[in-house]
Amino acid sequence: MANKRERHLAIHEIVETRAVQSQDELRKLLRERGLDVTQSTLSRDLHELRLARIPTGDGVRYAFTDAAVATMEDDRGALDHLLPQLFDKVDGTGELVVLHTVTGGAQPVAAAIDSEAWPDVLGTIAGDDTILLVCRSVEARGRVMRRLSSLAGDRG
Amino acid sequence: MANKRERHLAIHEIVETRAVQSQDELRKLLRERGLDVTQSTLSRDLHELRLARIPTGDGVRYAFTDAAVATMEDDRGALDHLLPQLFDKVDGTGELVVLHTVTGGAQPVAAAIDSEAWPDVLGTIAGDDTILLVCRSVEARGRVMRRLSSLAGDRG
DNA sequence: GGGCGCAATGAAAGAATATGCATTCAATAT
DNA sequence: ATATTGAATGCATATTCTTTCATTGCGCCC
Repeated sequence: MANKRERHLAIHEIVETRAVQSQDELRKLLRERGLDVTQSTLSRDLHELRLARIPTGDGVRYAFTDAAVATMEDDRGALDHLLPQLFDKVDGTGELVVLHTVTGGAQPVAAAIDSEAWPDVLGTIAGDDTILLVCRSVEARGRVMRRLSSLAGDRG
Repeated sequence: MANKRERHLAIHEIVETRAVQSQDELRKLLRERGLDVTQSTLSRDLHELRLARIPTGDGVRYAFTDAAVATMEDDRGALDHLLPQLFDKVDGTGELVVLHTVTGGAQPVAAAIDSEAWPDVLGTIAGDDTILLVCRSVEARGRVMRRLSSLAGDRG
């Protein structure tokens, strides 16, 4: 009843190094290491470890999914909270807006803008402290810049 | 036998907006949209779309996974394989195309486009789910967008 | 038109996974 | 020391998913 932790570690390791296709296969691999449990237990283990059976070009395999899960469950920060904190300055030309943020701020801000899906914005691409926004038109760019400035607290 | 593509699109959309917990549940949701197929078909669809049933804190749900995207990359960077799976929508202005993909899809798709070296495309910049393509001219942009739409299966 | 080949699909059989219930063990309370 | 509680687990079974096999609709070629 005791070595659950050890087993979880082993599962972690096994799944990272080979394409495990079923719980029974995993069971055999664990047995080679002296860890002998039933499939039921593995089903529970895999759930606890958030390992998923994902389809591949040929067959399936178990793998980690943290990123995907976390992303979907996260509440994105609202732009009007993020911008005032992270905003540095904004500028633009043609249909393009270049928005500067503090270091590390570009990704969350861009994500927030994306999630609001402004009709004037075709898309955003964010680096570390800079976001490029592609607008639908030059006029749209004007609107977007004004809106960003206003959300940020009228500075840039 | 015809609306497989439409169904795939719908599945994509449904799975991205709600926590689908089983193929039967998905089946019901699809039926509400007038798409009536058996669970067998959905099993195949989900595999083709590389959607996985991933465990969460409470229960399970179907979703895209980074790992699934990674797996697809192994299947060779062929654009005509990647795009139908990862494509979300495409838009453009001036000489710029903004291509949206599912989360995590931008990098592989951009790499595939790069590797095909289209003469109309000066270059690409990819974030996580958005790609900016800089085209040689406005006309070139039209051609590029049409080509992308067609490769993706005529949707966006 | 008729025969072929092939993708898409459903129904049912077959796998794989999840789970309800009982048991065991260890820690803790009485 | 004994009872109590709760986590970990196995067993049997329920649930869910995958696959096989047969069928159907379509396009192609002669």
